[in-house]
Amino acid sequence: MVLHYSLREQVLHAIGIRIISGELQPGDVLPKEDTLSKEYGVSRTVIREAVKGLAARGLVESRPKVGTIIRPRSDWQMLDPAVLEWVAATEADGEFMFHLAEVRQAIEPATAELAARNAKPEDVEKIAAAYQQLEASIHDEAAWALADLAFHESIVAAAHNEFLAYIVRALRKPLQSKRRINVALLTLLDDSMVAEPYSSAEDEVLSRHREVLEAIAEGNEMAAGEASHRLQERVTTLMGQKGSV
Amino acid sequence: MVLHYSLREQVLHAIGIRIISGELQPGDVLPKEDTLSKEYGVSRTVIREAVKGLAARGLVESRPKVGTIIRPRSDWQMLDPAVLEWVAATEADGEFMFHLAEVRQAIEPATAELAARNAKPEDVEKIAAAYQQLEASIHDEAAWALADLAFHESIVAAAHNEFLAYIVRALRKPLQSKRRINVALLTLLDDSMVAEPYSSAEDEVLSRHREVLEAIAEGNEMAAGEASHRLQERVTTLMGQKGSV
DNA sequence: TTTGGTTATTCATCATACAAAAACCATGGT
DNA sequence: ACCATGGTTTTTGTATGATGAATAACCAAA
Repeated sequence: MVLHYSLREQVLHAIGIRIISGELQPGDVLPKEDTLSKEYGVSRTVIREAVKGLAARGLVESRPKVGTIIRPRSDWQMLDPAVLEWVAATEADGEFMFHLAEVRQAIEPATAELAARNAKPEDVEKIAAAYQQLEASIHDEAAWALADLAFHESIVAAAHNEFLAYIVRALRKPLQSKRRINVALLTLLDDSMVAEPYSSAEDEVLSRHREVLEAIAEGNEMAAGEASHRLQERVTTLMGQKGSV
Repeated sequence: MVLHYSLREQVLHAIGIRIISGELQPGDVLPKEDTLSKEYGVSRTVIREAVKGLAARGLVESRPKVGTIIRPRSDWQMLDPAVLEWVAATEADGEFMFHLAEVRQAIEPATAELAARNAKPEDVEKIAAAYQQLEASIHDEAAWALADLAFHESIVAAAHNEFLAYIVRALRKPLQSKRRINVALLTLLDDSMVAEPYSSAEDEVLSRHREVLEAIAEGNEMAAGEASHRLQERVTTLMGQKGSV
């Protein structure tokens, strides 16, 4: 299967990487449109539309006579999917994932708290349904991942705050690619190096999920936040045992 | 002074508003480029670059033959400055500010916690310096606003997490426009309707700031988070007394 | 040295043409 | 009647060349 990107997307990606990798630094000016046009072998139209894509993400700013300038890193739209991808691709160390995990650690408990405050009966029903799915698929890795997603998504929906929802979703994609790695490691190493039996660990994660559900159903904000925090801690610990990041 | 927007920006804004206001709904297709071109009286080039701006923000997706389709709200880049502006402009109720405030309530204490964990000596120095400014400008509204900004910004920097920093900065602009309104109300109504004397209220806010500073300097994460939370509560309460939102 | 106008450069916009992709439709076979 | 197939049409994608507008830099005059 060949994914085909438009010329515009290819150029956008190429220049985006050049900026985020640090090859082009804030304050620097991009080569002028005519030059880029020749450099990438595409029309000036394509260059312009690509640069507009960079501008929309806060990476650059164009002005007549002066050119297109790289904006300071503080102006970049760090949660934009494209920017995240470029940052992920150019960060050599594990800082990227680590920082994202820190944000999630702050956001998820807050989301659970809000869900406890704002959830309507039908919201709680959906969370409960997702939890049932979770219970049912405790030994089916693929089904578990799906149910886990549904569980967290239903909590986000119950919080009734689209900005929190946006942040959670923005974090999800890059973070779950890490999760896949960890699940793979988990499967590979099996129980041998794990302090506690795998199934009991899974059971514990499940009970953490239930605590979150119950706290939200009761409308107990503080308990929901704490339960969510413990759930995250548990998952992180399980992953940490395998030595990944 | 007349701020002049490029044609591209004007069209981008116009269509952006049409989408976010709900006039054009997810799943709908935008009129084709030729039509839009005539509709807005600009060249197809301008239309295309504007649509690319919408696409970069996750509002639409273009495909040959089928046209440009409005994407589901869950795909929108809600923290993008332009999107925030459009949402703010079209939300009739106060939900917008309220939801942003909820996010800040989650993010700021987390940022303070991280600052307590990660701050280097020079970071603490900067926070302390900003606090001194705050103390010095307790009766100068303009100076206070500036020092307050520096104080929070120095904490964000001390957290050493550019994603949290991004979120905090994204929230700042829309939220502080609200703050201006409240400061204005505060000044207008003076002390008459306020439960406690203005100056003592200011003193208390100042001491809340100091608590945050001290906790971070000590590297006490939990205390920093709680102090930051109390600080926010205090400010919110002060504003609430004036009956605004 | 300062001021004010001039020039040159770069992005902004326009108009037109053609290419590519994909939904649509008509046609022919089963 | 239905389905596969291939051409038709529509819409976005890309290319090109010309002109407009903004402004940084330069230069000349006071």
